[in-house]
Amino acid sequence: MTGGYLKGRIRREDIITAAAAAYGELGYHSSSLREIAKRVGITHAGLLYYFPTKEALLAAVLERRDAEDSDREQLDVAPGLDVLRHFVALAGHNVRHPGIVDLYSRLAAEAVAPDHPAHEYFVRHYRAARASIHESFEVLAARGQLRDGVDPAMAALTFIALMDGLQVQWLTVPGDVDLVGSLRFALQSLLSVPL
Amino acid sequence: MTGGYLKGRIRREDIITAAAAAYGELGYHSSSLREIAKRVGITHAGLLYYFPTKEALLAAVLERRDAEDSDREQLDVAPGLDVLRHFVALAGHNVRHPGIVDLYSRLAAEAVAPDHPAHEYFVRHYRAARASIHESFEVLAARGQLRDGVDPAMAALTFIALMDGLQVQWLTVPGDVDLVGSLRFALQSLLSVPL
DNA sequence: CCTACCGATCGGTAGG
DNA sequence: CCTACCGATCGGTAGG
Repeated sequence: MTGGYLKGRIRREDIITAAAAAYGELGYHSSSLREIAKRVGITHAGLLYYFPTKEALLAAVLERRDAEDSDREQLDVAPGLDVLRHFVALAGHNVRHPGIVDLYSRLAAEAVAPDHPAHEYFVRHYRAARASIHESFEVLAARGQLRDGVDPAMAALTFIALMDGLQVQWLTVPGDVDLVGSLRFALQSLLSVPL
Repeated sequence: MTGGYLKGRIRREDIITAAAAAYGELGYHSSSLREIAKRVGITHAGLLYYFPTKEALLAAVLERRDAEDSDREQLDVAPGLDVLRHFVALAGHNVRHPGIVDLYSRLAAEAVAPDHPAHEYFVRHYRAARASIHESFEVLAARGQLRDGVDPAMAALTFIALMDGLQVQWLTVPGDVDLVGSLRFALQSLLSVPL
């Protein structure tokens, strides 16, 4: 008798997928429950049977993104050059999955507002990303693989900012931006060894 | 009898100012005409007497920003190190005027959507900014002021992306980001001479 | 510039 | 899960 539960779980996943796509295309505020429900083939009242409020659905989308990220980092790389290569590879993955970039960029921009329901999520996200990359740059510095005068903390901060900025520019003028090449270039200019 | 015209022009300016602030805080789509009108002390129907549609008001906001930028570049700097210093100074200015950063970041993110009314504006904006900075990096390269292996085109693209990304991160976690210091750091890592 | 209005859309609820 | 509904809000118009 778990059939009902299974079907419900699948439906929930479908709704989260549709919501993530809508948030990427339209932003969170402009994605109505009716629009998301239509993509799944139900009514907006039906959607509210699975997620009690609009914010609860957003929370579910962010939770799934975190879970996916955790999965990917399970095969976790030791701090150092490999982490940087990992991020370049991630950029390559993103180029083939623009929906992920859309979702992240649109939400990040909306969420600068302190009262946006995803604000705290992004505050945590930035801190975690910065800490992780900072650690790698510290390791590189200790090994003498960083160019002279490169401060690990600054390098981490600017590296993340660069990724985010490149993504927005790439979404706006796709033909003008080589996401992977630019990232590799910027990274290389911080290192004293080939990436 | 130009009094009437003058009052109208001042009113128009006030509306544009209020709209720019609202766009920065709420984004374009979430800034209702009623909200903007209230900040000016009129009704939304009164606002529509000055600007016939919501999009016309957005266009006016963008036009004024361009005009202000042109003014600032009137005292125009020759391509080279001075242009880079100019951008660092601009970042310093922005830190003291977060409203400008808000407006720009929020609109840029919304406008990745091709059907956003500010989309074409940002396409042009990115191209122009890139061309201008590219030129400076070319000049620096010719003078041997660029580090070995630094490609002027890539440097221009990543420099703009970095500024944009830093701004979003600064808006989200202001205490964690040194806008000016980070920019100076990133710039210095591209140069073979002190900035 | 305002009052008064329009049709459309929104998130959420009742009740099944 | 749906139908039917609610109050609120939206951009825009009529008519002055």
